[in-house]
Amino acid sequence: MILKTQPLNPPMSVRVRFAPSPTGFLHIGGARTALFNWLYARHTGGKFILRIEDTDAARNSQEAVEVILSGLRWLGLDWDEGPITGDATGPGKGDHGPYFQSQRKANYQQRVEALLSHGLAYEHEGAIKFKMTRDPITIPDLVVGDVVRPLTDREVQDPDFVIVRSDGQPVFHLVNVIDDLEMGITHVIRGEDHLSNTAKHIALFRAFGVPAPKYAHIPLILNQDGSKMSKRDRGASLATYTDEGFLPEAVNNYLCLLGWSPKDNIEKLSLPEVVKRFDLPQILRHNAKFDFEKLTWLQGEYCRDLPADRFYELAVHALAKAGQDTNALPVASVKAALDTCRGKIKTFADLPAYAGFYFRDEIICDAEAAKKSFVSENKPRVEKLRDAFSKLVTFDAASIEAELKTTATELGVKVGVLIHPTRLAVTGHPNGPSLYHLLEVIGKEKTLARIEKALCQFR
RNA sequence: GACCCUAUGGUCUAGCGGUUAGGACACCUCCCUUUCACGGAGGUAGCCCGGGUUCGAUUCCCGGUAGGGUCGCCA
Repeated sequence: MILKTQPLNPPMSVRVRFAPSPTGFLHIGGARTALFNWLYARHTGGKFILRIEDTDAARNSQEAVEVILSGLRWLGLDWDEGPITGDATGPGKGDHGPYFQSQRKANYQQRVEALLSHGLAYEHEGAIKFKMTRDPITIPDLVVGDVVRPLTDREVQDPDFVIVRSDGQPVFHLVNVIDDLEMGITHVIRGEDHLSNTAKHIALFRAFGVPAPKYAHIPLILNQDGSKMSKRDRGASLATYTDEGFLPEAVNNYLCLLGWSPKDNIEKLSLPEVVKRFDLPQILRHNAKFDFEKLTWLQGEYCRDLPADRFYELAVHALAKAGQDTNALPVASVKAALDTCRGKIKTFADLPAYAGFYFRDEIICDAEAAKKSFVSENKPRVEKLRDAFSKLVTFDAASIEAELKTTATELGVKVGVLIHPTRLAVTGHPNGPSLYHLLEVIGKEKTLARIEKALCQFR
């Protein structure tokens, strides 16, 4: 019989961090890095820590930090330790703070003194350089495997690197390592662009006499053409998605599918579902190109599933943002109008164009469609439909449908012959919500007025 | 220039020596239908190249090529 044995030491509890530099925007790749860190923390029951790398005082601001905080909050990636506001001197949560590098100067100074006094660093023309090993360093990586990183030809010329600038400012490699060390970070999950630099970090950890954390370098997100996504590229900023009416669940879901796979042919899965399945070793090693089309598809999926109240809320917000006032109409009418759009639009940014005809009286008909629908032979047909509608006592979808079909039969034409010009007259567009239902919402009076007005445009 | 990582349809991916190479997005066709969207049924399209190893390579090894990354007193 095999005895079940307890491990000698309980597994140490996972502490991961997302350490962005406040540049004024949250890169979509950064968002995914944050997401993967968060997923790993939640999967393992560990802690997710947010640390702000604001060492470059010149280009950092409280606003820039807020962009990151609000971006993470929008995605629903809550952190267990870190800042509460963008104020570097403000309150934070967690007992490993401060969580702004700008507030950790003393820590760095102390560590540099230690390095200096042990002869592991030295002053050089006012700056302080770290004595880097000349030997290749093996980076054990949970995603990539063991990576042996020898010095490059340029590094061989001068292997030591600056850790404190001549103006007294410590540089990234130093502070990053010190913070990870002092914050007890167990796993560093970050973009693959840091892989080569990791040798420096490991050397620093050795100098401080502590084991380095485990590393997991995740592949990068590239543009469609394979180039690196930089600030200017479409979709590079998380703001693109918040501004264009995307749902955080869609963005999260899509981001999960870049470099990670649930492996059983499902594409759509919730974050809690991913938390259950997520792990580091199964992360892919190759970069992924960002596919806006697939994100949009997922967005459509989530949008269709939205509960009514959330749909109304987001819809009204999107309309207001586009300058369309929904307050002029009774709440019930607004809801009725929006109900005809549910399941039809993919992003809320589409809504103002799709449903705008409900909220303004000026209808400008699509010229292309008018050429097809507003033709002379249709004029008497639409006139007959107008007359039939005007006699309707109950102007609801069922009655409208019945009346339109009756009229079509009397005219000996297919319903589409009446539907297309009517839709165009009332909405201005060749497509949109169900005609019968949208007419009910618009109401008899406005419907007739719009048809009347369109009749003048027939030729 | 040196070093590191990577390589399955246009895109995201499953696959871990023997498969008709599976799924999703996109695209095309048809069906449903008041348009669009949804849904349903089909379809086009893939293992970067060359050597090995093996009875047998998409899968393992080496080389090449291509893409990405790093070598800063940026982060």
